[in-house]
Amino acid sequence: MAGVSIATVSRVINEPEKVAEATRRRVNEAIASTSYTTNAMARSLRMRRSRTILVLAPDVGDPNFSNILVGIETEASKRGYGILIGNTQNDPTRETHYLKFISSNQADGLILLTGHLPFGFGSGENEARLPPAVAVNEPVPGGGVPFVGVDNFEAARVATEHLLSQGHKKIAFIGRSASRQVNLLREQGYRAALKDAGIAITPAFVLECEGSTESGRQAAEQMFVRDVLPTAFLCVNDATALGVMIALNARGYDLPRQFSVMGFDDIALAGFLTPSLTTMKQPRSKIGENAMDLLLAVIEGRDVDNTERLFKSELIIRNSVAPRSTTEPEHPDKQTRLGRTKARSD
Amino acid sequence: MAGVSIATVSRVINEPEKVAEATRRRVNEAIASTSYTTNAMARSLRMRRSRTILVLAPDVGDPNFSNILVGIETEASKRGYGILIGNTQNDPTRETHYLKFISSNQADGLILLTGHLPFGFGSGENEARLPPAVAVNEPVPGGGVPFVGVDNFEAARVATEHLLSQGHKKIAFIGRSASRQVNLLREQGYRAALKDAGIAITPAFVLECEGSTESGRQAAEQMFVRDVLPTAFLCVNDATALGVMIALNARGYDLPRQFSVMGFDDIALAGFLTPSLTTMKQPRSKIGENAMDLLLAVIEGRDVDNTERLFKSELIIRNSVAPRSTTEPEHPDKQTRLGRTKARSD
DNA sequence: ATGAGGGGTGTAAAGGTTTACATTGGGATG
DNA sequence: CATCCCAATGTAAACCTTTACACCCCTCAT
Repeated sequence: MAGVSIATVSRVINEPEKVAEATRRRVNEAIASTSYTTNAMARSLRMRRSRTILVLAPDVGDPNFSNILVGIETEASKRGYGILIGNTQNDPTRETHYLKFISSNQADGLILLTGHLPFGFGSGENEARLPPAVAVNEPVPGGGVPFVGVDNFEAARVATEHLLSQGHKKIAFIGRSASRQVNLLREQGYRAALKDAGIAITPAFVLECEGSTESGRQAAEQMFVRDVLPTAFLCVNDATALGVMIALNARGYDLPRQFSVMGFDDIALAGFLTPSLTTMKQPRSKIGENAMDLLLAVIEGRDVDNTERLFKSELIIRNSVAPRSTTEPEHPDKQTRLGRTKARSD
Repeated sequence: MAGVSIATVSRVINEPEKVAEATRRRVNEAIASTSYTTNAMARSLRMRRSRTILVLAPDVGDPNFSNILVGIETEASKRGYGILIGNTQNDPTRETHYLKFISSNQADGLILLTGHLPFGFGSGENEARLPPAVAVNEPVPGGGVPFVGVDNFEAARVATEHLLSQGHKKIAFIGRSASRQVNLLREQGYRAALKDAGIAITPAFVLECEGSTESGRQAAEQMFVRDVLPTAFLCVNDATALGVMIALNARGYDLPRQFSVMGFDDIALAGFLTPSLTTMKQPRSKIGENAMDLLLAVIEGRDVDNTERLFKSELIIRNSVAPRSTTEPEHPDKQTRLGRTKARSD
């Protein structure tokens, strides 16, 4: 020690104003010369908090997540917190594994991008031990967990209205799912918009699909075994829209002349597709930042007025939606179905 | 305590075989009934290691990184480690911020996807304090840091040979960069392949480009102010290839009939482009797992025989490369340049 | 019967902070 | 000049483990 007690050093670091100018300088010099750095473990042990937040996502690579993560990380970093990103792959083992981080005091809070409480919670006695948590992107059903995200109902309504405004009346919704909240809300928005426009829902136009590219492709294929075709596809997200476009391209249709396709989320790739994808943009960084802000408010015990923060999606008009052509696309002769990749090399 | 001392509890948890059957059972029951969980902070403090690894990436959202991260995370999890993902955005402030995690003992090791030592290291006196580290994807120039990744030189050579095998002789390389190791190695592989084939390098065919979609687009545009055009484009990565394809599409060319384009990395999107992209696939999960394995070997003091682990890239043949057409594409009349998005809606 | 050895368990120190409380000393106030 | 107060600093406990060491007692060998 350079002339002073250990307690004073601690004070210099944490509450410099409480220590006399002269000593403060001496201590700081000593710190610099020894390149001392405070041991975060010891501090956490004493303070009983780690200034670390655990973020649980089913897939860090999901293009819709990355910018949310950046937002989360930005805000955390600004407030002196670090984030721990856990990749659960929806695997219960992994989820419980990550929970140990929480219960062993290595994280002060939890941000859930998974759409559900980590496996092991929500079932009776343990429930009380859920740490401060915030759900992002997809609300968690259990209740009690604040949500930050986009107003999916409203966004889907806006999207549907855009298609209606282009003259489309036969609009399919690709992405029904009983389990996924996001899908559900977007479907409801779709239904509401159609209802307001006085258009009855055609049950055959609402297709099951969990949200991957492949599932979108399959859903679109399935559409063609039906008798009547829509003129526009509203997809639950951009990945699904891509799948639908792949299916339509493979069948040799000219987009957007024969079919309009609309996505959701505005992932980075959306602008680069052919045709570029009209979609609803999520303010991802903003969502991430707000989630972290809300979580920190909960952790620090500040009273949080609202239990959810909803943001508006922005309609991004590109080239995948065109006015309804006057001539209805005719139902294809099933013989002419082409291989997916072959179709485009001619 | 349920009838036993605190030391025994610790032993039950860490070395159960050292404690008598009967007591062990009693302790375990007590643990279960109190839902006790060991405090990782205290343990780390005592053990002087945290079983946490810091992963520094310039951008978590980069499609080439996500699966590497999954691999890293899988292996870490399997070995009882957690990972902390730091998103640096190449921002020195952020990098130093994350370094505090290391120097304050919150992480035992470092995985660098950034291609350089964190800001503040490598410059004199601090250097010695670099924790166990492994570089992934892109080697770090300082030396001394083991590298895990793909053999970029060899992969670029294979890619170039594929284009040569399709009859292409005028092959452009989009992605020269003085600062990026990856770009450099791939360029060298390209040059080596051409040399082996007895083809002289046309300097005008080697274009500067750091690796983003936009920079790829610009590089391709730049090509058209030259007098002589290549018949194939070898791009330093898939994002660049996408940019090149956008530029070529915008000019109204028919791919791959008039130009072949080849990418690198095989990002998820590659198969979905039009035409789908021929590229070199990286064994990403494998790379991630190996990086973590190597790092843990270093941390645990096992002797590591090799200072780098290189993996082979796999050639993925899709539709963006075609045999060289017998008729050379003619240099475009500059008047006919079309807007990027307009070009395709006709 | 005595001693040695060893398995099973307890004791206590150490790890690096933070912070309530005690202590010191000097300036202001009466 | 005596008091009091307050600012500045020191003391020590607490946070929760792990682990070297000590201890006990039982068994087995001599």
